[in-house]
Amino acid sequence: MKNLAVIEDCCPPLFGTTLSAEDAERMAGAFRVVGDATRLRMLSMIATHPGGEVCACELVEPLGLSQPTVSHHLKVLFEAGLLGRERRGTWVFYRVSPEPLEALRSALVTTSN
Amino acid sequence: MKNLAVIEDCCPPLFGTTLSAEDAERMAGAFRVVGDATRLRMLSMIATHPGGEVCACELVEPLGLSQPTVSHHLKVLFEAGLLGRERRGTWVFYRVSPEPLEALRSALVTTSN
DNA sequence: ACGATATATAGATGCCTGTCAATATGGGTC
DNA sequence: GACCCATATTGACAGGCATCTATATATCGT
Repeated sequence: MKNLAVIEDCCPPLFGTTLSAEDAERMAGAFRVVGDATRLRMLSMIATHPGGEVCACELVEPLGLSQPTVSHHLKVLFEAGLLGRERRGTWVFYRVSPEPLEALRSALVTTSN
Repeated sequence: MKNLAVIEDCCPPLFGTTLSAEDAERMAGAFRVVGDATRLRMLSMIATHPGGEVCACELVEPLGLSQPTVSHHLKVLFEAGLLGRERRGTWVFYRVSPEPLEALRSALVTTSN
């Protein structure tokens, strides 16, 4: 993805002051990461999985997509900071990092204070 | 935009249960609406404007885009429910609707309860 | 070292969407 | 009605991205 934002340091509140073009682009990039149904399903599947982590191989079949496509989306999520990654033997396990999601939430706060 | 979600009734919490493909697509559509820098700048400009509303004509020049492009984005935001619209004479005034943004925020809640 | 399995990368393809110029529509004034 | 202005729509085009197949890389057993 182009202009992939590392979400952690992306997101001043939308309504604090008028967003600069650069801030807007960074923030938009962050929302684009969660603007894909497959990636949302992945996040949901990983977060609700017992133990909070999932092997990449366990995602391919339930998603009904090819292994490279799944790998691609995992990479996007990982590089955005939304997923943590740990290799154990041949397998790679992913888990959700809550902080960047909270950063996204705070960017959408509408109350003016 | 394809699969434009009306944000209000789009967004079950990501981490409640595993998202269905349909819910995921609806939710992704909602996030795609705010996954564009121009639209984010528009929201920000409208929300921070004195009086909380802005005439469409006031957006064209500061955004540096053509009038049809601005009109297009206003339509996307309006149809998603993020903007309210009121015609006064020749002019159309837009203001931000906070509720759908709150709905988006709640979809990203990570705490499990 | 070799084979088997899991994961990642490369390259190609098709759809989606942001943008514009041109035009249409709507509302006000004379 | 005729004209003017703001806004919306249409049609075209280009770039981005999700997806696939094919291939490469990594790790573990034997």
